[in-house]
Amino acid sequence: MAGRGVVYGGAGGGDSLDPTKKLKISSHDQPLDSVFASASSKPFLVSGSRAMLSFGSVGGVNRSGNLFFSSSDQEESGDEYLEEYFSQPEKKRRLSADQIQFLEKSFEAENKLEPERKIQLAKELGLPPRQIAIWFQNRRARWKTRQLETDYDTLHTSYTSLKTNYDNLLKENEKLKAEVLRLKNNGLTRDTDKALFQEMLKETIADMISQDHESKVSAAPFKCDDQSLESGDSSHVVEPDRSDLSQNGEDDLNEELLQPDYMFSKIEDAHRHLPASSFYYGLPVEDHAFSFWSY
DNA sequence: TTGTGTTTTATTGCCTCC
DNA sequence: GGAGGCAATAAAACACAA
Repeated sequence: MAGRGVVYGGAGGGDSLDPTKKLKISSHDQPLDSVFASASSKPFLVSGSRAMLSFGSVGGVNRSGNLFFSSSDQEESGDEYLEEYFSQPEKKRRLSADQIQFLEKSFEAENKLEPERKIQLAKELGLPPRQIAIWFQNRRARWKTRQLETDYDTLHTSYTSLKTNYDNLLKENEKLKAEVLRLKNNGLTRDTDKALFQEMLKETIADMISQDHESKVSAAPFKCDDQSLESGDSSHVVEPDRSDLSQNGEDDLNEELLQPDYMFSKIEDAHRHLPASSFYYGLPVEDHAFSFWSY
């Protein structure tokens, strides 16, 4: 790391140089709490011979130009450790399981490393502060990668669910369209039922006309502006169009209303503008029996 | 034992902040 | 300008199948 003035050992040696190779981390496992509890009284310096670094120069300077260890650090480390430490070949060494657990616990508490905490961790673990910083940096990178994977899984699950719902809605829509078509086809047809329908309407209208004057007004066609049709606002629809009521009354009304073509055109219009629930066997069903005339 | 894939450790260069 | 963070990357350490 020449660019930063830090003396770390580069490549060197190989697998064959490490007699402790293939030592699994799981073999060191112990509860995190116990690791934390024991940390202050039992530094990790002597917890494992593998917990050392590949410094080209132990006691070199880190990025900031500080010494890796102060003299007090060395005193804490003990002669045995220092001897082993200085004799290490220049190669990467993995942290012990205890050290990793300790660091994990610390990372869990706070994934950013303030200088004071870095120094404290370095002392606790018997590692150079720089290595603590590197471990946290790599740990943050791993956390970010895993977070991305988690986010992807979450989004993918959500997408799958939404797509399933969408597909189901499409199918439902198709079914409803088919149902509407079927109901329309099962309704009255222009060719087959004209006469029957004409007769039925004659009777109905005749009944209404015979009631009273208001009945006649109600039975009359309603005017409807385009705006109310488009907006579906029925409040605009129900204005009686008295212009269709001629001076001599019922005869004119009957004449127009009872024309089959006129009736069927009105029913077809109603099919276009009213919801399917407004029909029964192809005929509009409403309290205001003749409101559909306005379409 | 060896080849290969994965994980961890460490480096480098660039960037931002103070 | 120094300190520290991050992305990209190299390389060692490790796991595991053949």
